[in-house]
Amino acid sequence: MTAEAGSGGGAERAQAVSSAAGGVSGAPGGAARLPGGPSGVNLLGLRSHNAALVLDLLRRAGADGISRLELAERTGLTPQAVSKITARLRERGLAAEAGRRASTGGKPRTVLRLVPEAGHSVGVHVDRDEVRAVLVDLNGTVVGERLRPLDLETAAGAQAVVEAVAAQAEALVGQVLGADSARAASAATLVGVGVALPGPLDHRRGVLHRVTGFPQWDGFPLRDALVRRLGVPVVVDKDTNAAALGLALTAAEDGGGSFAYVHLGTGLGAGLVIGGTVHRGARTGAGEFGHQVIQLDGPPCGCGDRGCLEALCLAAVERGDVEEAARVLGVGAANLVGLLDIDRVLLGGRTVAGAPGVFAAGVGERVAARAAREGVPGEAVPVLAVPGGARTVAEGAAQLLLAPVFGRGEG
Amino acid sequence: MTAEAGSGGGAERAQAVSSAAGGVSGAPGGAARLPGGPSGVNLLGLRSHNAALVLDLLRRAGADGISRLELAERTGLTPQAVSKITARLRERGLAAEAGRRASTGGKPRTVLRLVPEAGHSVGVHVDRDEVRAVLVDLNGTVVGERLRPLDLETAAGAQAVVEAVAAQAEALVGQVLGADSARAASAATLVGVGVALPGPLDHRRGVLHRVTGFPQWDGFPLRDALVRRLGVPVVVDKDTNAAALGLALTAAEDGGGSFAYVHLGTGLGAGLVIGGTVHRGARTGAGEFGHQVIQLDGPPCGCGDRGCLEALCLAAVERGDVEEAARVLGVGAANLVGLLDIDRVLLGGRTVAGAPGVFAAGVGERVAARAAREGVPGEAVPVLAVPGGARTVAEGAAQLLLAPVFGRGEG
DNA sequence: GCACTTTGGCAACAGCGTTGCGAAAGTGGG
DNA sequence: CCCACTTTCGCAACGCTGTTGCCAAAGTGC
Repeated sequence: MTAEAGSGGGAERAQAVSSAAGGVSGAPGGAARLPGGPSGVNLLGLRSHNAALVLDLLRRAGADGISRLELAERTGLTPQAVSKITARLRERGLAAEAGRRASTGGKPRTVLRLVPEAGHSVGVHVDRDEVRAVLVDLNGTVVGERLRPLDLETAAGAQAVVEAVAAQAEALVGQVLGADSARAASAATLVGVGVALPGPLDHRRGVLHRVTGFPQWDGFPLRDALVRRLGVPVVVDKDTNAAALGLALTAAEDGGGSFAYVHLGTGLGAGLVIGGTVHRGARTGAGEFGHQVIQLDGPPCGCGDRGCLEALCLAAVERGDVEEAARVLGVGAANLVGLLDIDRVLLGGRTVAGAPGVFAAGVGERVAARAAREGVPGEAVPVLAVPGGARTVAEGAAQLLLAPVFGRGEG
Repeated sequence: MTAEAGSGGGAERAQAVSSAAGGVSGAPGGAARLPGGPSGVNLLGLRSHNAALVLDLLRRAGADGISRLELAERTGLTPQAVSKITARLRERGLAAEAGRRASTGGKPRTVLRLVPEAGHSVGVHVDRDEVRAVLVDLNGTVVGERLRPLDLETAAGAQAVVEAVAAQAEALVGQVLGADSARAASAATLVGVGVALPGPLDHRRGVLHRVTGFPQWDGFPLRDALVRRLGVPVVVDKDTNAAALGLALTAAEDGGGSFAYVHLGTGLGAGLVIGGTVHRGARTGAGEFGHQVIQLDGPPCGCGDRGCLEALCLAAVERGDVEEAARVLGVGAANLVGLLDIDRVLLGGRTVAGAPGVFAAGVGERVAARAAREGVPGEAVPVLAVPGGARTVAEGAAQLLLAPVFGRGEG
């Protein structure tokens, strides 16, 4: 499928991927981004921006492809500029011509499409009882998968988990890309490895915080450990953020969409997508949806507060009262919609998957009621339960590396 | 964006202001921005972006000024690029040299500063009982003010209010800038007029929604009416958003800051600033903080729901129990901080101004408690009561027009 | 007074998207 | 069939961006 390390074309293509948007984990192309303020843009940055924009449109067009003139309309650039940009992308193997459209009286438009095999990314989902790794191409299509059990509670410390994640990633890269190490695959088309796991963490520095019940994880520099071990770029994020990113990059979403992904499983959390990128906040701790207090002086929660959404919701689920759980969740979702004025609410997680209709209806009712009270009733925010296969988080984790290629990084 | 066909330096300067960031209410410089996706950038857009960035740094430097090399460090651009950019800004009258710093062994740095008089903006605050208009310069300094009573309840319809606002704006421009009409002032240095008023509205289209108790306002196209009447760019926004924007542009805030401005007066609302720009959401309705439900099946609220933050908070104020009001507000603020992971919480409004210490302490306690539960205790989010003079909203309304000049528009 | 450091502009340059124009590749009427 | 017309799209020239190389200006310190 793809050239091994050492063969010229492959290496060039991999370079093309990682530099298309100015690199994955460093400073964006051209001018350095300093903390404390937005950065200036020079010609390299401008080229990266436009190239990433075109790549994103190509990705969203999917198998249908998209013509140069359509790209020009969507970007606001001139057709000639699009021709130059797409020529560069084709030269790097990221785009290719794929047939032509029907003529409308003149020369028919040539259809361009993304070359999915030009880049790959590994996504690893570290859950409480298993580690799932997927290898996806630039389209986000899963081309390889591995699953192994791992009990976080009995795992012998952080280093053992690092080793498990690294081994999974390397085995996956080896069996699918035919490279004998991640480092070698990196010379080919591997962009990097994304890791998603539950609980609070510092996405920017790649350091874990205190996962409930696992004090030994607090402060562990997971990203740096994996970078040393694997030799490829690594990004770490919360599972809810990864899932939200994965949903944000599906073809159904347009570039500027905003939504909340609410995950109800063993816990309750949310990933916020605003303007097409994941909102992580000042300390990358945003999305703590489970401990929103919605009942003053309510029942105590494990976190030490009272009346948390998570406590109320999980208690209702425990009692078997799914309707009440949905109603409670709906109050929280309505609060969120009112505060942020997002486009839609997506529900996921094991508990939701058990009764998707009930949750979608119950939450939707509360959200619609709020919309009717204070806005135009016709414009109610839709509430949908996402199919939520078991791979959702792992696929989103892989997108952590691909998103910057398409200009969706670090919104 | 109507610079009249006039001659002279004034007209040139006004043009310089409004084009520095690609215009106020139209497409940004260079390439058209289409709905449904981010836009491509060309050289005009690149120049606008960098010029706006430098202007923003000049503005934030205030009276101290800032040297070219410091601008280069902060933007990531080369010193030579900064020299070119500042030369253009000086040519347009927007920047000027202002002394030099002490030498550090070589040629001393030349200090640059913003020329405040190069641009002006009118901000109008339409409150329930009065209309306050201020004229500010590029620094945001108030250089003129007018106040007149206006009872919204007895005002003879929307058109009468339009006339009142327009008359206030024109009188203010006349008495301070010496122009006999806003149209003429537009040919000089007037960037436009910003209007802030309570209640839900569509910021993007400039149309009012149903203000509680004023059905005749629903659907009224206030912005277009004012544009026709005044002949200058007009922006309409909620009072809380205007106040938040004003706070976001004070020198204390750096460019990428994020905070929530919580306003407690006759009602309860919030303005969200994320990444230095006001977050307005998909339908520009974000910030509906007052009707966050924090008590399931709580006391009924005027909006039709139960247990709203506003109902609980105002009831406590009514009872004279300020401590309880602060506690309730703190629950809502803590929810907000957890969800969005913002840098700080700012409290304002008449009720807060009555007991700033109590509110800051009460809210701060709840926010700190949450931070201690789930994060690093030392990094608690600060909660501050802003001085909150009566002009806060009007000044912020004026910034609605100035923000785009400094690259803070339509985040 | 001289060596040195630092600032900042002039000139040449590479590279961006844009404009002008022509070749390529279709459709549709005679 | 041929020809006029439309539409797509690339080559070449262009204007403008930020960058690089270089040097004058303006200080400090021995």
